[in-house]
Amino acid sequence: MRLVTWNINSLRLRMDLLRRLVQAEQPDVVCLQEIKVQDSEFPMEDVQALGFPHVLRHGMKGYNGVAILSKLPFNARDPQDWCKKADSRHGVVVLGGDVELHNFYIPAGGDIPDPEKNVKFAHKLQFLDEMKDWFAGQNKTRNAIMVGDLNVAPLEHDVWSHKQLLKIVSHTPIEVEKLTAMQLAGQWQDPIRHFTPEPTKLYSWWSYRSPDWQKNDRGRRLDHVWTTPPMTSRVKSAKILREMRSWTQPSDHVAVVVDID
DNA sequence: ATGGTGGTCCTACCA
Repeated sequence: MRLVTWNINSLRLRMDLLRRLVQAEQPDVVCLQEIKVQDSEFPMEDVQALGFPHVLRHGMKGYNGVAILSKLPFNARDPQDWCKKADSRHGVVVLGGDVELHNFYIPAGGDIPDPEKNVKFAHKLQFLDEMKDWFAGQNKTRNAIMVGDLNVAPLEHDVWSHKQLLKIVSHTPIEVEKLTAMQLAGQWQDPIRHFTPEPTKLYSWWSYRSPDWQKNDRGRRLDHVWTTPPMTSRVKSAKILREMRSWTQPSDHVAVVVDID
């Protein structure tokens, strides 16, 4: 099974890029974040014409929103209502009867890394705490996959400069600590880093604001694929599609692709 | 210390 995760930053604007990605990679399952479309406006016919008869979407007007597109049938589960906001940041399905697949869009958290001064940062920290509590209560021997834009680059070599980003939201110690606590609570493993260990730099996002992104390469790895132990050994390959950042009118994120037996 | 770009939807807000 080939699984792709991509923060598409508007599904309707980038339908052609999704088509290009699907033609190039032939995925069986595509998890999207920031689709920015409410369910009543979701381009269902276009998506199904790409070869995905099974579609889960949780959208809202203008912001956020996640979708799971699949060639395989699945059973949709009710997503959690994180932080008591119905803001379309989580979708979950069960594939093949026993593989739980979570698709997350964790809050970005604003610019100021202080929960007292910035409610968006407080929201992000609370979201991570609630995820930790939720996954701590889950069966660790289950087959599960978590993908998405987690909006945290946890490792030193997940950012272009560890030292220069310590006070930048997405790489501050408090976020890394909470993300890692959630990862441990759910026994989530990071197969992307099994295939490409540190100190090799790995990024999945480059800001729109750095014009010379290829030359300066000031990226961050915000997009992740995590697996529970029984799934990790089944992950056969992993790659990050850096070249997508050079496509015409790109998302600021590129896709992450894994092949799972 | 600052401003840089791009998304939605129509006025700012979010990334």
